[in-house]
Amino acid sequence: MPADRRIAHLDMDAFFASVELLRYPELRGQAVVVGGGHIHQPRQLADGSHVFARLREYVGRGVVTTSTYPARALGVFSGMGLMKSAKLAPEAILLPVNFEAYRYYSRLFKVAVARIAPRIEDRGIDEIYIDLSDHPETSVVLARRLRQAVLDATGLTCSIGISPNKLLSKIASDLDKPNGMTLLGLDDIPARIWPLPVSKVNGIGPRSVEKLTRLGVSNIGELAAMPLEQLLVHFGQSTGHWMHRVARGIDECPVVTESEPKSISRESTFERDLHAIRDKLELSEIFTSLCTRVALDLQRKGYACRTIGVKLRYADFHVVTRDITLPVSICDGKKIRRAAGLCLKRVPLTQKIRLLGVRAGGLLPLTGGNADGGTIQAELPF
DNA sequence: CTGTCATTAGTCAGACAG
DNA sequence: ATTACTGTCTGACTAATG
Repeated sequence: MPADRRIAHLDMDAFFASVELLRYPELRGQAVVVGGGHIHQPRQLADGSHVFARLREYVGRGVVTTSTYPARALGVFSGMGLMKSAKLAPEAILLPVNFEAYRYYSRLFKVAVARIAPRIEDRGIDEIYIDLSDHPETSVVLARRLRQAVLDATGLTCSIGISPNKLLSKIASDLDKPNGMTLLGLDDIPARIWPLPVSKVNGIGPRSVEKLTRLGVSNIGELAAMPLEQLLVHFGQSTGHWMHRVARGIDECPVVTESEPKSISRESTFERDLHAIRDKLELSEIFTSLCTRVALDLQRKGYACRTIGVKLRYADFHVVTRDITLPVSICDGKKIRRAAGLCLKRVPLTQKIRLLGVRAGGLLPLTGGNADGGTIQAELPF
């Protein structure tokens, strides 16, 4: 590994919503929200035009998965309940999530990047890190080439940050969005990084922000000014040392180009809260179906598991999990159902339930089997 | 024989991210 | 009638082992 690393972070702009705009170009410029549970596809009329659902018509428990920039301007962001967002933007268009299509465009943009720079770390469906250390071209040239390649392959824009490490590149890609690029060096840290809120650091979420705020820390510069001892007292050895380093822009984490999954899970929120006894049959069917789906996922990806766990979310949003590690690995639905049933016996059932989940951990690759890893060919999304 | 220490595995909750 | 789903990581605690 070279001493002077050059790492890019590439992030697709409003990815799910932008893919939907490829399919429905007439919605460009409008407030559009992607999300919800069981939403109907837009109805197509004889003249080829579409009838779209409006946010105000929505009834249910779904959340916003992504929104277009005009919708964000109205205060509608990812993770917000759809019932709540309907109050802010009743006339916004509501589209169902179409994961097939997103996976298709995800493959397209990653392949396009890989032809230019093959050392890629997958960070989910819409973003990647790229190790550019061994490339002779300047960062500006590389960033332009990458963005053009992604646009040519998908018709979609992305934003790129390039810096000596993943931490800074992730922050950088967000600084000029959408369709932007930001190059940062270590000497830019005081001027460009320290004024930013601590929440811009990947790994500092709402809870840590709240805790830091109470300690009088709101931006990254203030975090850098905190004595190490203070951070260790309030956040523990591991997190304390980590915060001390990230505030200085220090991050040696490598770009990881391959990794094995650690767990496979399925969960589902019910349309209404279910009672453990009164809705026993309904719950039992959902439970079995979750176990079956986990078993299918395991087979499809070529793994067996030794740990099975269940997850419940009660009506008051309180979550409990129980798991069990078996002496031997399993992979079929019947055995998963049996093990998950044992876990379920250990959870309190005094309250109504809104979510049930089943998880398989302790994964072991089934060598020699059809560890295909899923479909390689890109099927058409629409 | 008893107490202590280190290490590991297992379990559970919670934070975080995309 | 506000709050999805999938996955990773870490801290705290317990039990087992030597």
